[in-house]
Amino acid sequence: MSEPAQPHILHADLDAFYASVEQRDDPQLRDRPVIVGAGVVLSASYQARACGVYTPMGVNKALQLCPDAVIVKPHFTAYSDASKQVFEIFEHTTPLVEGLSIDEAFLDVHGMELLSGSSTDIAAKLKREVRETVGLPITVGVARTKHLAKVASGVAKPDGLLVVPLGGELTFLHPLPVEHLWGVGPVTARKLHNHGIDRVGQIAALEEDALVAILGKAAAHHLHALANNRDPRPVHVGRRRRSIGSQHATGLSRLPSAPDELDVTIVGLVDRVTRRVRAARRVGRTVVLRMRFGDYTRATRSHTLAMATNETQTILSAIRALVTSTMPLIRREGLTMVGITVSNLENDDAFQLALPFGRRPPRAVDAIVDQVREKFGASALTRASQLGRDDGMSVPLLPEPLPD
DNA sequence: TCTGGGGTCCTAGGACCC
DNA sequence: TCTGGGGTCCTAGGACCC
Repeated sequence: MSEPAQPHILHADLDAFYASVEQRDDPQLRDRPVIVGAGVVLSASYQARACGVYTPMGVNKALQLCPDAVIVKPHFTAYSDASKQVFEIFEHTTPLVEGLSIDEAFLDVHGMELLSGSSTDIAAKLKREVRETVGLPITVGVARTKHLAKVASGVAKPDGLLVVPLGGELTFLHPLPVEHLWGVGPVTARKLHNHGIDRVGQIAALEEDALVAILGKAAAHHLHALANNRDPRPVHVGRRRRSIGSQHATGLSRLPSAPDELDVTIVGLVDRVTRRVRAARRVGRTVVLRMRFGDYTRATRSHTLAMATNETQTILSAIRALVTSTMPLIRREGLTMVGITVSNLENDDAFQLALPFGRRPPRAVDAIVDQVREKFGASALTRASQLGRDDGMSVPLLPEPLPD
């Protein structure tokens, strides 16, 4: 592959996504400070950010800073619909799209000059299409590497387009505060500041070993490469999720720690998560119980099963065992959040049986079962029995595995 | 700055196996 | 019975992202 003559990676990022959708859907909210919140700020319009509001600030605090702000409850289906529309525009711009979240993606437009013009033209057209078709502002950064494209969009926000020309990359990158690097959060930034390092250029000028002493091996290696604009990661189409989870937080108040009351919450979470795992046609092997306590400390407990599953009962049993063994800690500290995650996800390659159970005489079901066993073997039936129906509860097709 | 809900990746120790 | 090295898996915690 030849070296591109122009930067070819786009990072496209919708501006203040949730708040922008609300402003689009309610003309009265336009040009006003808008806060999408449910206890905490999920998204703040740029008018609200001007008062110093950001996520995940408490809504009360945000109202103190910004008394004129309008608080809106989130409308997740509207956000999901808007996201789908925007991603359709992405896919129609180039087949090489890597989604990062509901509101941002990388696009690789390498080799599209003849068809679509320069990457700057493509980015401008993309912005226009998103604005005209979906009615939302979007910022696009264009650069030779994913990391730099992401940094560029961050600098250009809101409603911006910033192209980092080939050869001008370090001139753009090095004066920026270290916080602009993708992967530098509050903890890493503080460590760097403690050593007098405030700008990206200072990281780049450092020997990697000196950085290792401050940040540890992996983080140092990673950030040293990024600061020198070394980022070979390609735009990766079709990345799959590695975990699916759900959690429930109560703010300042405590969740009930009586086992059967807590169990109601647990059952609800397991039901929600296993439905999503089944809908994604995945199975997971590791279940994780996540907790946050009254003093904001956290803990996790996990268990890895012998076989990947998406069956509600199996995952519920594993989670209940984790809860039981953690009960002393839970009682002592008081829970303010509980969550569960299914990870180690694999494809669910068991085939699906569409059996309209209730309408068929048992003998007809038996006949189908016999056919399946003949064709695919008894183990296929065992797996099929673990698949859930859409209503969420598993169907015991057979009470137990058939003998071989 | 007092923290929602969804994720990713890395580290480090211990168990276990060869 | 003692000893060593290498590799993988599991668990728990932590930093970071939107």
